Amino acid sequence: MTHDHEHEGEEHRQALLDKYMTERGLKTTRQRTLIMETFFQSGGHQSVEEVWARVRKTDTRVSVATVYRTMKLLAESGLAHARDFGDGQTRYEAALGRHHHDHLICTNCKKIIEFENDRIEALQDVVARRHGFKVNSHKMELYGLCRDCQRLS
Amino acid sequence: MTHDHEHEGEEHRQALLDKYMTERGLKTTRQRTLIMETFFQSGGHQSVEEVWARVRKTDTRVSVATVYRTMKLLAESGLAHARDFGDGQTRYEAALGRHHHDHLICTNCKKIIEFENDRIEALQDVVARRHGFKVNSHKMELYGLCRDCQRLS
DNA sequence: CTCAGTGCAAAGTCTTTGCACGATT
DNA sequence: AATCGTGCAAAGACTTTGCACTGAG
Repeated sequence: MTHDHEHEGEEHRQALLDKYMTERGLKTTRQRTLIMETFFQSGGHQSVEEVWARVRKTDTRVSVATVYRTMKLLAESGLAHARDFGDGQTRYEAALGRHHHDHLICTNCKKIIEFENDRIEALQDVVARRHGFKVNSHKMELYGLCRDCQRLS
Repeated sequence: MTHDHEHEGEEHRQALLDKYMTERGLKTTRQRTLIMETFFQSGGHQSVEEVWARVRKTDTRVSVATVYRTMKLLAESGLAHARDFGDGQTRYEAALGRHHHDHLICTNCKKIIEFENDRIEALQDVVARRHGFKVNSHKMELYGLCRDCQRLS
């Protein structure tokens, strides 16, 4: 159930990014390259602080501000999704070569499990249509205890 | 499509609240009473600032800090739900006498429409079970354009 | 009378921004 | 050379908290 296509989009990603940046006259800098590589290599749902921490292992001089700016850029370009799991910080997730999915979040150990369910997506469309809505995106999060944490409590 | 049972729980609410407060030695103050009444009379998804603004029409001396503290109390007692629609502030919604529901959010005019869908809820349970999760709560938000805003754009 | 609640301002988080300097195109 | 990007620190937005005073039980 892992996403085998997670890596196949690497050149595609680079191409899209190049296009996006050229189109708006953005520049490829040492910092941006490092931040993006770090982010895409790590996977998961990363906060800016987390990305920054990893980036600093390679280059201490990069500032948080730049990480904030670069992650926002990735989100705007569509290469990453910004998520808010209610813990007070924005988390980013790689976007390309992945199906849309939602999240199961363990309120105890903070583990995040991803899942896809086409039938739910279909029903969402039905609901939206019923209300005359044109849905662009959605989020669905189920909060509870994962298997391991149920056992312990 | 309005919720007729929205008002029937008023004494029930008071009873629950009294119980909750007595149990933990909390005191009934002028401010708390005013804040709660204001909140429950207004309905919708209110931010602390909004509640505060309304409260101040009656009593200018109430501080935001107290509204923050009181809304948190309401959420902890189960009389209100804290929601985060990604606009950077927590919004509160009356909880009692209402079915669980989810939200359609217009990204243009910020209108929020509530809906219920039992089939989606059922499918969520299936997904959770499949992953060994015991779900306590969930949220689902569909973002897009409402009928009116589609027409205008 | 005692302990919880309140107001106020200060402090905390996370995030954005203004500005002078530095780097890319 | 012309712009865009970066670092830094300051500023913002929202929320919490320490403290002395007030008030409910």
